[in-house]
Amino acid sequence: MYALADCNNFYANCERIFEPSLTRRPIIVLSNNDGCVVARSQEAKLLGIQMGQPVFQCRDVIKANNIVVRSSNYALYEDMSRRVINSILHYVPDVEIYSIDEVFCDLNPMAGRDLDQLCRTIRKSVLQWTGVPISVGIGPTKTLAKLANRIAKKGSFVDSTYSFPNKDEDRKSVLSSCPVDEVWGIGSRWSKRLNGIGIRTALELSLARPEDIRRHLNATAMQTAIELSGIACQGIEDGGIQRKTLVRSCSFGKVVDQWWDMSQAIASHAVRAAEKLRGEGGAAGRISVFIQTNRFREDLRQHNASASARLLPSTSVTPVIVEEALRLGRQLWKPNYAYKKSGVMLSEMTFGQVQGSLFSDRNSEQDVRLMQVMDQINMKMGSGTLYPAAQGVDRSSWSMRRSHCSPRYTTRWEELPRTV
DNA sequence: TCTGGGGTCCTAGGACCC
DNA sequence: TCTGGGGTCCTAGGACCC
Repeated sequence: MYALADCNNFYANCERIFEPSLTRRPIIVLSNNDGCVVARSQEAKLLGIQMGQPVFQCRDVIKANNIVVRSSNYALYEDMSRRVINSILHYVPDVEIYSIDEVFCDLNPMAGRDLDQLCRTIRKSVLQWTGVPISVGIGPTKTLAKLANRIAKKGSFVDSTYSFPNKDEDRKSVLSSCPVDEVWGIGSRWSKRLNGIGIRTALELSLARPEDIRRHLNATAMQTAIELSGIACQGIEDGGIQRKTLVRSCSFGKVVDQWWDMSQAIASHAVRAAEKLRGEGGAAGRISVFIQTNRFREDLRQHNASASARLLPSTSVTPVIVEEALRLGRQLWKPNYAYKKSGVMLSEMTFGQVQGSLFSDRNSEQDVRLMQVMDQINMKMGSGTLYPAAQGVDRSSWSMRRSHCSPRYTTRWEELPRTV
């Protein structure tokens, strides 16, 4: 048995915890650059604000309903996420952190216990210890736990916890009332294709011949269909899984048409990516850089390009990665285009021991020590205290807009919440 | 005027090998 | 008229997720 614990309207509720006056008010949280709506409180959902909607399209609704608008504050959300996970770990040791607001729990070691009761206790404790409300779905496979979670969120169940039924007729009735596009792993394209072959509900998908699903879609969809029928194909993936790619990218607050600005942005992405990778103990064997113009401006000339290069030896050393990123970026850059976005991707990772190189002219021991000092200073004094000059000092001409950001209540001393 | 960022997996097709 | 069989590796693109 598996449980999926999912935070309700996570970003919106994080904003509320430290600002109780926002309780019951409609809240939306915006993407980087304050561009799109990426999270909504229940009240905002009821007002018809859509996920992913560009914010300029709902200006009128926001104004008319006095909706609270926040820029995304990942320093806060990530720290709250960590607290929620730690609270769950208090009860269940085997978990898989699926996203910033979702955790799968392996309940198999708890066989024989009242799982419903256990999950309700977890829910209460998380709320009490962190202030974050969660919903819990329980099922014999991860796909069914996910579906149960969806039902828990919709209905009014005790402590927002719902267990997928055992009895065959109940099971069938739940599955038949679930449209196939609400199944985890079936998106809009695939649900259209499934509709085309007469499959409209989760029940119909669970009864289909697996080979047919594989033929019409692919092996992943086949697995989803099998999981719907109650046979588990995927277990809990513990923390041993190591990432394969790492991307840092951002669209610009203003149009960028000078290499000087673009180079600072690329260097900044490279710095952030390298820092993140070092934090995970990894090294990258390949780096890619991409630059893009604004795809929505059909009236402007478009230029989207990317380039990549091997890193030999694999590395997470900031100066090496910045230098290579700038070299690639310079190759891509063309004057007289209005650029909107750039990014750096690291891939072909190794973790632990890194293969050295006979031909490198860098002193790797010195590099490691330099990075340690830099990371320690930035950890202690705040990130960005020490940074390469290539990032630039005045970044106002390209950095993102964040006009409505709440304080980093839990990770900065000077931004602690105050009581009167 | 304004339109996010960060991931995973699978498949088909091309290039190459003997 | 007729043009093999079997394999690996890489990449781009498409689908999905939050």
